[in-house]
Amino acid sequence: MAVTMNDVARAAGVSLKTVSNVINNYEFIRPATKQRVLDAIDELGYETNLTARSLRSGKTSMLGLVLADLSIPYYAELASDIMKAAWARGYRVLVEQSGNESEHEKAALQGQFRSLTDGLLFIPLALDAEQIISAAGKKPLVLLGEFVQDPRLDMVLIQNQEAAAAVTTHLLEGGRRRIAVLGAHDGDEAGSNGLRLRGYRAALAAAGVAHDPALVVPCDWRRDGGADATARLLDSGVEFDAVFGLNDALALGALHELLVRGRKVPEEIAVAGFDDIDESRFASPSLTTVAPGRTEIAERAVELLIQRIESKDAVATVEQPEAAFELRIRQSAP
Amino acid sequence: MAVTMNDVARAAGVSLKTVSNVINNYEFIRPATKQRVLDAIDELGYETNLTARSLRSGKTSMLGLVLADLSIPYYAELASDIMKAAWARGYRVLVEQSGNESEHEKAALQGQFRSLTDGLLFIPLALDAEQIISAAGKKPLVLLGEFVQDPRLDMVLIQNQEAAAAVTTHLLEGGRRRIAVLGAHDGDEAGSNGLRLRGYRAALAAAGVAHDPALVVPCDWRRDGGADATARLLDSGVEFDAVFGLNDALALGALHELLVRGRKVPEEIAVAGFDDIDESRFASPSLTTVAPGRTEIAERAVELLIQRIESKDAVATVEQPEAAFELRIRQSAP
DNA sequence: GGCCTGATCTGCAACGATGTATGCCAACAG
DNA sequence: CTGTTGGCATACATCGTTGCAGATCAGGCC
Repeated sequence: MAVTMNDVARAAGVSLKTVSNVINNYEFIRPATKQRVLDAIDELGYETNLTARSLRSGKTSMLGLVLADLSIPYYAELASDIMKAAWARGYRVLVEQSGNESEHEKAALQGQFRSLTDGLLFIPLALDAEQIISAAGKKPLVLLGEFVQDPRLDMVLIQNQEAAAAVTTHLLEGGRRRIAVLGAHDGDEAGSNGLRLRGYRAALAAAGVAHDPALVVPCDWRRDGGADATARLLDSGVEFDAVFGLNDALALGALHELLVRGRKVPEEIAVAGFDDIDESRFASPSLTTVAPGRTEIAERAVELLIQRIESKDAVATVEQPEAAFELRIRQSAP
Repeated sequence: MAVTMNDVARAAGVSLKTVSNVINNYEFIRPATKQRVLDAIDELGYETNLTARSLRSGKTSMLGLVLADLSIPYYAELASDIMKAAWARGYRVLVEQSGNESEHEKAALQGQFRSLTDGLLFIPLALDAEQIISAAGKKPLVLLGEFVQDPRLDMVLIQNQEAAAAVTTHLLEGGRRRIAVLGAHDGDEAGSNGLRLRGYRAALAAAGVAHDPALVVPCDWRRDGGADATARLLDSGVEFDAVFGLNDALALGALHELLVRGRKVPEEIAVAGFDDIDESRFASPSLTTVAPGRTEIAERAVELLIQRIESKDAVATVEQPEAAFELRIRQSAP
């Protein structure tokens, strides 16, 4: 059926191994021989069978990427960047959607899927560090998204706390004093939610503004979560003059709900988010948010994972690089 | 290093082939033997080496998906649906981003990448039918997105023309008479742009409204394309009371630009799109658009491709199923 | 008892590539 | 003229799995 090296070898009148050598750029091959082989490859339309190569070499040149769902813009954009970074380094990416369910996440960590990849990029949402460590195999693993934080695991960090503080400070400087937070429970300490909440509270404290737990509204990190939470907040009668969505989806949902209810943004209520997804630039009004350094995150994560894959020495100290953030001030909170 | 069938066989005291038989659910195995093998698998933590299986069986159980970029919401959402559909049928999806460049698209069709997949789902943007046919190998191929249409190729169609006509008719019924179209040249005949434009013109004709070429503005199918085109339109002084973006990104970009310029939507100018991406529901005002049946498209495409992969008979008549659309009337054009 | 049938299990070869070891030959030194 | 070196090519084993073709054995039947 398919053309194999053997066919090429026969056509070129050389041994199979010589064809292999040509393909792998082995140094000592007579130009004439090489040309003959290349011609034969061209003529027969030979293509390397990557499956066979993988079996022989033990490497697949594929990275696994486990995330909740590509329909979530931040993940889609991150996935896009990750794929570009991986591609540039000669790796492909096999995406697996966990749907934010621990069973799926566990399956992705352990499952057969893994034997197809040389290593895994994982954005955990449902599993905690213990579970990840016990479920993970021996293959390289780099975490993203920091719902999980643990000194034993390689991961790429973002400046959740500092960035959230920067957003909050910006809102405070705009004269806002009653800043609602969407997407956390008031007690949250860990994970992106906890860290961002902590940044928020730190900024309030620094400005000498009292923290009101009633302004912290837990909800799903999705557009409708943000919309619902905002609706509840409005209905509850709690006063607020700004909304900080712990991610852009929440902020955009909030923005939508506020406008539907006839509130003026930013005049009455300012809105800010976190993630700087593309959509936020084109919202109306455009959304003030934090760019967490998505491209840098993708680059670092891919680089770190590939380094782990390609380095021989099994024992390496854990690395946790941190990406730089940037505040993007737009219309929703000028 | 890794545990192989051989290790399991030794541990269970059976032949390697029996282990293989157990794993593949071969019928005639004594329950006791089966149990012993399963226990050994469990104990040793054996996992099938999918690479070896692929080499032996000639199947990878992976589908390739070639699209421009995951950061484009419609593609991300479609990819998500495709992955779910494929997953449900025991296939994984390997995504390749073409960046809308013909070289990349060609490479994806021909490249080594292909040897990793059993078949390809392809959303062509740069290549035409001729190029696709000549570049494609022998592996099953199903097209999506219909920038290309050709009776020789399997593809999943959407009702571009009918849906665009429905949108236009809706705008006309809302009393609009000067409907600008973003994302096409007035002469376009083929592709999504041409078909949608044709639907637009058909609806105008049916309502007895004259077509003004000045209202048709070509631009990139992206948010900033829509924003720029709208800006140009406004600056040119051409009168219009509605904007039909040939996809949602264009419409959202237009919406943004209109609001920035202080135009009231929908009072002064109505806006409608095409795709029904998630974002459109939460835009402010929410966007009237057409849902092209994304989930159905994904399901059909995956099903068709897998059918091609698994059917023995090479010669099958070309199939071009068509997904049903639905008009979603929201605030931007009530 | 010998033969047949069907359940159960086994061994060998093969998928297509690459690593290792080695062979061959020309050129060159002694 | 022989021995050595180094460029170039080859044969063979191997990666982990599955298809194919048996081998083995118990029970049923004449």
